[in-house]
Amino acid sequence: MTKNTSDIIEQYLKQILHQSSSGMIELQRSELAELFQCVPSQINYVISTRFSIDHGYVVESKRGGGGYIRIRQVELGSQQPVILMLKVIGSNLSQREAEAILTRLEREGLISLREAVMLRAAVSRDVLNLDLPLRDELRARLLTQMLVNLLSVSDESSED
Amino acid sequence: MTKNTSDIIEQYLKQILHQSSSGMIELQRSELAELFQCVPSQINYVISTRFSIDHGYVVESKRGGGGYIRIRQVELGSQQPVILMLKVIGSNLSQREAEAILTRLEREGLISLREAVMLRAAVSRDVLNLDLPLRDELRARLLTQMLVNLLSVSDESSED
DNA sequence: TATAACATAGTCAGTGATAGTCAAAGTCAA
DNA sequence: TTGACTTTGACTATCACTGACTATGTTATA
Repeated sequence: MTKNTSDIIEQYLKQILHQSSSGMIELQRSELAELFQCVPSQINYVISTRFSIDHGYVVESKRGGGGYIRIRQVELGSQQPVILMLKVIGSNLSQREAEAILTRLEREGLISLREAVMLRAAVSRDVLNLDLPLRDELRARLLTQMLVNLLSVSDESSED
Repeated sequence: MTKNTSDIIEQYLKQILHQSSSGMIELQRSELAELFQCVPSQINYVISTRFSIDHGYVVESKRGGGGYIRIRQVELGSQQPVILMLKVIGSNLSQREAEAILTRLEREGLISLREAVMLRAAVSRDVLNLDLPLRDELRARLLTQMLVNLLSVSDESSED
């Protein structure tokens, strides 16, 4: 039952996140560190090990005066296929593989034509003109992060 | 939502700009500084970081007695936004500039929320983790190509 | 009219306030 | 003992804020 500090911080964050009506919490790193008597960087550790996208969380932050760390829980439900795609992508990705993924996402109606066109441009080797294997790594990061961020825009209509 | 002074000033200016029938506001730097209890030069900071031409604002000013700062919002319109954006982007682009452009395109309804979110991910320095100046060059190529392809697909209404 | 005095706004480099990274050291259970 | 996980802190990156100095107008005065 003796939990370590990271576990306790994790539990605390999940609790206040659960209580929050907006499904989002905003905190200050140093404040939280003070509260739990740890160094600020441990907050980063907790976030990266327990609040990753794999766990269903999206984390944003801002530095400087008035800075913050914002944690949001994203619903995976209907968009699950995208998550599966992310697993397929891994840490490096060829152009051919990328296009296969995009074709499939488009066919399944998970991305629009415009989005597909845009993503194809992003993964093309002409745009990403770095040497291998750097290029394939960058392509994987790019596609992953673009799709991950898409998850955080719940499938409501795409305009406000 | 602990906002800093610059965010508050930004919000204030956007509000009165939105309320203004002429689509233009005129203010006195020292007055505004007094209102928000900051030094006058912070007004310049707010303007340069949040009301740049990339953001779609034109700022004019006059010094001396009766001096002023005038802020106007300008629209890209639908004539040739792609061409205009390309000019703005150039061959290298900072993350800040990129985000300004995306904010503007979204505001003007030329890209959807979903598209904006993906584009923001693509231009983030975390995804594009190369050393400068390579990163800024890649960012420019990437955004250029994505926008060219995206904005060429004329049909904006791509609902899912 | 010329010019001095005054009234603005602009610039920039420095300081302060946050958050992020990374590798080394520590801890603990198998 | 070893390997995975946790904790730490020095160093870095980014954004916000400040104030001294500069530039450019207007107005009063000689």
